[in-house]
Amino acid sequence: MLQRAERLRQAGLRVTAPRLAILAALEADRTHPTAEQLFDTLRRAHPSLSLSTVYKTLESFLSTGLCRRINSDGSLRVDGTTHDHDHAVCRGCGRVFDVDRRHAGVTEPPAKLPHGLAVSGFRIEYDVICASCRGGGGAP
Amino acid sequence: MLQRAERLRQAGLRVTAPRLAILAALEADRTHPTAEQLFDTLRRAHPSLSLSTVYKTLESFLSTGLCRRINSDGSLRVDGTTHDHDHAVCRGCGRVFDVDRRHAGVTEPPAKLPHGLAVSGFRIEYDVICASCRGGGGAP
DNA sequence: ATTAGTGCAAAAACTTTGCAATAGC
DNA sequence: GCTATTGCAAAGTTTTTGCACTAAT
Repeated sequence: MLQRAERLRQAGLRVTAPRLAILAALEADRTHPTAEQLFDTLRRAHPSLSLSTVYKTLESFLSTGLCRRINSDGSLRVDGTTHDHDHAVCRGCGRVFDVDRRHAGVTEPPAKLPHGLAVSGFRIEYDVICASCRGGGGAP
Repeated sequence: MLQRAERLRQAGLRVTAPRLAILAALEADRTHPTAEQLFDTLRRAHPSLSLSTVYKTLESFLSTGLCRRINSDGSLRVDGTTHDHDHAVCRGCGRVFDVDRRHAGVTEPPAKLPHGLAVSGFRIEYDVICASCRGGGGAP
């Protein structure tokens, strides 16, 4: 894995403290946090960080491929892991779990789809009920 | 296909003018509209309809399975077709296209995933570039 | 020196809520 | 008649924007 500063440079972004912090948080936090959750986590160590910067930074990460967007609900949730994997969204509590791609039964998408759609990638979202929601409990 | 009124009754919902109108609009509009787009379409024929009612109605349709939620961006987008199919999201213009499930190469999800996740369904989202975006053009 | 990036505050966009009036059952 | 649903207006949430300041190259 490249150094974080180097990953930012390769993406054409300047290396700044907020970006390094957000990149580190995304690596450490595998719960697919929202912008606000990231902000709350980071503000302790970076009191001057603003939510606006988190949004702007995530936007630049998204557009340069440094992270992926997850759309399990209406909020901006991001996933710092860019390798192929899928997501399972619990219909009970809304939590998002990572699922290894090899559970999918497919590895390659069709290169083309009807209507002249050129495919560059795909992802699968599973509807699940997680163990704690099934076991009588509700949201965590 | 059942009559719309009957579908509402089967879902345990009262049959009202706004609901019939929204259900009809969802059948006719295969562009995966947002709540606001539906509202704009419907207000011509139903001047008294309010956006709030559209939201409330979509919520009731979603929770009774009369439509599905699509999360291609931050807005509430719905899909009136509930049979198994997937979506292709154009990275250029953001439009969402329907993709028949048989293009996927899988038909059944694994019944279980690690961490005790019980799977009830899945869907695939393809990253695509549509014909008009590829042909030099940008957003429509 | 240049210009991208930050942080603040204000605005915009989107969604939900409370409630009185209305309409379905 | 009882109760779900509607429509309005108001509030809540989330995201974007403008701009002066700061810091990376």
